[in-house]
Amino acid sequence: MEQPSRLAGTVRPGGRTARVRAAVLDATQDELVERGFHGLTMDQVAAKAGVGKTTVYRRWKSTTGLVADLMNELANQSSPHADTGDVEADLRANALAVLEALNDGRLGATFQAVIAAATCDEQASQALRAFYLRRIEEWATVVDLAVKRGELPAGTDGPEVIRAISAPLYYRLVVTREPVDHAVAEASVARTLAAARAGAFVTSHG
Amino acid sequence: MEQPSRLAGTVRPGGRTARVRAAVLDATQDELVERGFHGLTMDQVAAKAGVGKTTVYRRWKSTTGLVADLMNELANQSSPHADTGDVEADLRANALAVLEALNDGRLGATFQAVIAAATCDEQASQALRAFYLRRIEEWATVVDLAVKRGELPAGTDGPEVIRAISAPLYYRLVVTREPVDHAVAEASVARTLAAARAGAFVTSHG
DNA sequence: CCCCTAATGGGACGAGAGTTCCGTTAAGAT
DNA sequence: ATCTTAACGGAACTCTCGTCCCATTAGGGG
Repeated sequence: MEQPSRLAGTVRPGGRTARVRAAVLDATQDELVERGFHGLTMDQVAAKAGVGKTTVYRRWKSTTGLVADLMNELANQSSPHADTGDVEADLRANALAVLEALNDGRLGATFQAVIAAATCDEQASQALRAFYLRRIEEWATVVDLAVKRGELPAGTDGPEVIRAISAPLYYRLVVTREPVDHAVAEASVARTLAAARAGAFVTSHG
Repeated sequence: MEQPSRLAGTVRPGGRTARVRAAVLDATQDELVERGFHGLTMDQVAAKAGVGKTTVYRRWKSTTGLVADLMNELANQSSPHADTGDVEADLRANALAVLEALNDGRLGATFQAVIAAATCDEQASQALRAFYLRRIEEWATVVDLAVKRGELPAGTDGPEVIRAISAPLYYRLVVTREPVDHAVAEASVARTLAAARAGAFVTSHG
């Protein structure tokens, strides 16, 4: 009579349920690579995953639910920050990691799909924000260490520096739709570092 | 027997055809504000525009065609660059113009829709690229003038400076989904300018 | 002013997405 | 090992989207 208070798939997270989830999310990524978010359908995902489409609708509700869950899955795979003892090398490592992710067929397609889904779905939007805030926080550490070593001015805003590294890459990928290559990544590192050394990332207020 | 070599609506661009196009693009923007690109349907657009749905399908083919045409329409509305005689003021004017556009209900929704459409449609992708390359080129002039006045190092890459101003705003809007406010715009100007003055935007090769 | 035809619009049609019902399977507790 | 029931899967159904056909309307040249 009463609806279960928890979502389907959370009470018995054992073997079959986990296998189904893995198969569905995997099929979702395949479909995103082939057709993009706009061409993603619950039917096709179910077929490719070898799963009943009833199950997909029951557990994920909609295509935006699929990509949001996919993003949450990726968020759990941590990417630890570099620590070479040199800010420039650390920031370059970050830029190259982002570059590689964006140019990877599967990951790049997934990011673009979630970005597209987030423009009109709150669940996907939250998944996206959570993913990046976590990554930014993790990598901001390299800036704090650089400040401690005296490489950057005291009060330099770590998360903002990390955002500044990524921003030009994503801007080209998703807004101006220009190629995102090694040179773009290097330039971003050089410019961000120049600004940081000049104190442009120091939080002004007390 | 033979298909007309031009698209429908291009042979008689007179009164009715123009009225239909205006009504359809207007309805498209309304729908984008309300439902986002993912919720955009040809049917709804036709209904809201007070136009037969056959007409919408014939002239625009698909929802991505609608947003691509909308973007091309916006591209024709030029936004001339500022010229205050001071780079910082000029770049700030640019940042504030972008900020205002992104936070405007209709324009902001339209940009996000075209960005979403471009992730899986070549036509929308090209419309987006054309729009921004034109704007970037237009505003790059303020950097060239600044170089002539001696405010920035010779060889500073104008288009890259303009991209650097916008990138953090779009990055927050569309990737990390954080608020885009006045402070973000100001910070972007300050950081870009610091890097530019340090020569980080000088094209290195001969 | 009249004619030609580009362009529009209504309605019927087929395909595919999304929903519901109910029988079947297997996780996990005893 | 057995039992309970969470979770899955097949199949029928509905509804909306996208396409097609043909009658009607209105540019724009003569």
